Amino acid sequence: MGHRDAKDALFDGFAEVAKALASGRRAELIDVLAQGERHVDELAAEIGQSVANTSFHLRALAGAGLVTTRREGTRIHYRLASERVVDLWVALRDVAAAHHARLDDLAAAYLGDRDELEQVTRDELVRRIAAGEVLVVDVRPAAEYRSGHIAGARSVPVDDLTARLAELLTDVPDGAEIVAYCRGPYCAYADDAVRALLAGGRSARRLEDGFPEWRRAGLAVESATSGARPG
Amino acid sequence: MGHRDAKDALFDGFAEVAKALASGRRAELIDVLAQGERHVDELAAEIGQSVANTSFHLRALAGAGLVTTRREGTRIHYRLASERVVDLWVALRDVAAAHHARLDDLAAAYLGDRDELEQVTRDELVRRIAAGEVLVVDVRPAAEYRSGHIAGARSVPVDDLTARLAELLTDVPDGAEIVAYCRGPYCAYADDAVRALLAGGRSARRLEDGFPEWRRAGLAVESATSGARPG
DNA sequence: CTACTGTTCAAGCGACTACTTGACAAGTTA
DNA sequence: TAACTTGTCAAGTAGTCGCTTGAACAGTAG
Repeated sequence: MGHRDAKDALFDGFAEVAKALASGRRAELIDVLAQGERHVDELAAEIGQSVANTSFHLRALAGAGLVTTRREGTRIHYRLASERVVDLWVALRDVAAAHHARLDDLAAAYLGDRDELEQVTRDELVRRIAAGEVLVVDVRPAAEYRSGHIAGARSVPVDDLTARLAELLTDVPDGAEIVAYCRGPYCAYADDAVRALLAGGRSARRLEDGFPEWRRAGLAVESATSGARPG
Repeated sequence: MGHRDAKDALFDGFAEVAKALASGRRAELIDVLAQGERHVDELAAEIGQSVANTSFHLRALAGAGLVTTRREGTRIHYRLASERVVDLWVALRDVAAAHHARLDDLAAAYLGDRDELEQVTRDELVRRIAAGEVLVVDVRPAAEYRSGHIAGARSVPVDDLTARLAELLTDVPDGAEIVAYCRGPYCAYADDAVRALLAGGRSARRLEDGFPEWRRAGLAVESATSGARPG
C-alpha cells in the first residue's frame, strides 16, 4: 500500500465516524443517548421510526464505535461509548449553529419563538444554587432523571407539570425562582415547562443548555444509585 | 409542519454538517485548511485528486458552512469558517482514535512504527521554550509557516531538511534539543524530520500534535504579517 | 418442550454520493 | 479586443444509503 493510499485509508477512517453522525435520525439517537442508556423500542419511539430501522441505525453507530451495548434479560441497552462522544456531538451542534445557513430557521420551526423565554447560563445557575435562591427542576422523562441529574434538582417530567403545578408553587419560597432544564439547547421540554410556569403567573427561566453539558463541564451531578458527587 | 417533522428537519440540519465531514477527501481538506488558507489547485495536489473533484468537495464543505472563500485576482482562497471547525475536527479525530476499531492499524500503516519516536506534550514544550532549552522547528511547507506558526519557531520544510541539516546542527547549542512539529498528530512530516535528525546523530523529538492544536490552546503564535502575539 | 418478547437480519426500491471527462464562466494580461 | 489562467458546472456511471416489509434469532416464562 502506497503512502497516498494509506493516507486516504486513514482519513476514510475518520470519515466513517462522521458518516455515523451524518443522518438526522442517528443524530437524534446520540442526543437521547447523551442523557443515559436506553433500549431499542424506547429509542424507536423517541426518534419516531420503526424498531427495525432504529436497530439498523444503532448498528451503524455501534459499527463506528460511538455506542456500546449491554444485555439485561431480554432487553439490550445502548449507551454512548464515552463522554468524548458527547464532546463530538456538542462540537457538531456548535458548528452547525454558527455556520449552517438555515439552522436558525429550522430551530425556530421546531422550538417556536424563544423571545419571551429567558435563559440562565451554567455559571449563573451554579451561583444561584450556592446562594439557595433557586429551585432547579428536571423536566426530562423520569428514566433520564434517574440515570443522572443536576445535584439537588427535582424531577417533574414536563408531561406531569400542569398536574403538579400547585405542588411546585407551594414549595418555592417567595424570593426564589424556578429554573427548568432538559436534554440540551435544542430540546423543547424546558421551553414548554417555562411557558407553562409563566402562564401560571410564576417567574421561571430555562438553563441555556442541558444535563449532558452540565456533566461535561464537571459540575455537581447525582443519580438514583450514586447520590451526590462532585463532577 | 408538525412537531415531529420540524424536529427531524432540525436534526437533518445537524446531520448535514456531519455529512460534509463524512468523506475522507473532505476530511483531508479540513486538515490542510486548519493550517491556513489555500487555493484550489494546491488543495487538489494535497489530497491527490483532480481540480474538478476538489472543487466539488470544497463546494460541499462551503455548502455546509465549514469553509468560506476569498477572491484574490484569478485565485480563490479557501479557509475554514472559524476556529470552531477546528474544534469539531479535533473532536472527531479524538472519538475515532478512542473508539474506531481499526484506526490504530490505519494510522500505523500511514505513519509507520512510532515506537522509537519520542513525543513532547504542549505543556512540556511551553516549559522548555521558556527555559530556552529547545529549538522549535516547523517542518510544514513554507506557505503554512507564513500563515501562522508557534512563536519563535524556525521554518525548515521537511523536504529541505536533509540539505539544511548541517545549518541546523551548528545553530543548536550542545545542551539544547530539537523539537519538530507539523500539521497535527496524524501528520507524517514531523515523524520524518525526527527520523532524519536521529539518523544524523542528533537528539530530537516531535510535538505530540500540531500547529492548529497549539493555536486552539491559546498558546503564543506569530505569522509572517502579525509578528508575535499571545494566543 | 412451547409460546412469547425484544431485537436483528435480508431483500428490495428509490434517492443520493464520488469520481471522471469535457465544456463553460470569471477575471487577468497584453 | 483576444488569449490565458483558475475554478466551476453538467452528464454519466458505479456504488452506497435509508426506509419498509417480513422472516429469523436470542433469551425468558410457563
